[in-house]
Amino acid sequence: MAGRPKIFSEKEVIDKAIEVFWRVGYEAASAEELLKAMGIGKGSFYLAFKGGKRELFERSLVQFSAERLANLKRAISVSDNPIQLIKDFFLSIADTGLAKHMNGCYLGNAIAEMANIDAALQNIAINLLKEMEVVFTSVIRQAQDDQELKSTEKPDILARYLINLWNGINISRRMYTDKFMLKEMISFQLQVIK
Amino acid sequence: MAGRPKIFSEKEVIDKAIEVFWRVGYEAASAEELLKAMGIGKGSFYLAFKGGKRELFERSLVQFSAERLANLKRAISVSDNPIQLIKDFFLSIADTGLAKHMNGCYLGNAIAEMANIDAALQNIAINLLKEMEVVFTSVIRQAQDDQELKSTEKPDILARYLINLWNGINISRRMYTDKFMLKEMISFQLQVIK
DNA sequence: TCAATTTTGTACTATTTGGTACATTTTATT
DNA sequence: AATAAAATGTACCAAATAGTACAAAATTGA
Repeated sequence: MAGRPKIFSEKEVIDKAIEVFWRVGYEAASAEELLKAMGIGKGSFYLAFKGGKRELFERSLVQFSAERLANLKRAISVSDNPIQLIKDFFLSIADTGLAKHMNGCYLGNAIAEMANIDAALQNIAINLLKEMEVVFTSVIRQAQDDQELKSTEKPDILARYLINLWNGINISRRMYTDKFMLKEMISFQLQVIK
Repeated sequence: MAGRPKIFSEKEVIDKAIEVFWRVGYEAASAEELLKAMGIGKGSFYLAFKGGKRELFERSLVQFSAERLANLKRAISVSDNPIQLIKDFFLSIADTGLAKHMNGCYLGNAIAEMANIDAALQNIAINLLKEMEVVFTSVIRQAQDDQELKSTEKPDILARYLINLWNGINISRRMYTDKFMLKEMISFQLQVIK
């Protein structure tokens, strides 16, 4: 043990890499751009990420979704109206800026880009997004149990509806950047969850 | 005039190129793979497509959507129930094979991949997909005029709902490849168009 | 038939790619 | 202070990249 200490935190440099991958995608992200954004040299990088760019991307998918999912679960756990929280979560997409619109969903982008390129990586992204579906399912089931939801539709159907809405919005928001139009579209879709 | 004749049809080689771009995306499609699929050499290619890979992709977007859109319009024009035709159009997605699921939407993929990479190319894809929205809008408006639609929601809202459904499904179908589940999801979403 | 025109195939090139090798630096332990 | 361990920075590399140059081939029209 002992030895020269790392000058960087792996978590932090992965966050920097996420910014690049999210913006341009996996293939278009060059090692040069990634290293520059991460602020470390090749020696350090290939020591910490033996699998190179692919390992970096894989770990970025996991770290990204773990963080977001934890935030969502925390917000739900302290909310007195989790259904409304989820609705607001969707509606708030309309209020973000153009850059965010263009980035879309980190996992959805990976699911699209990795299809027919790297099935293992695609599967990781798929399973991470399905974790969001699980959260939706349980919130919906709970709300139905508490008779706070009119819809008697099965929770898993409604949850997949929300996932499909999520996937759609993250493409559509790149077509329709008008805030008002986006909000109108999202709230129209959310009428199903009533 | 005169001169040695082309041994290929530009339309046909673009169709071959579409197969490659659709499967792996723009960045991941190498010139080598494209030329092999198109069945022509570099000399012929760079003479016919002076803009190289980028021009090929741009023309492929236009050719692809022109063809699909013409098919859709023709089917609508000869249908005695255009709304049902559109519903079936969506539902039939569930019946396609795994490879088709993985490919997603040619335009949607371009909208996602070209964001922050090539705004001009992305815009072309966006405007082509909006042509589909225009078709949906007019079919819905006509159906409302004919009182064949219960919903009194504005046609453009409903059309954008369908575009968002389309965008969503083309990501979701890569997550949920089960035919039954997909059909269930799509028909649930189509209840809005009633 | 021959000249003009256009396409084709191949050889080549300059650049960029992700990745490796390794000497140097920096630390903890003894 | 010496040594072992680990991280770093740089120089390097082989492969793949998109694209170009150009001579040869195939056609039409004079």
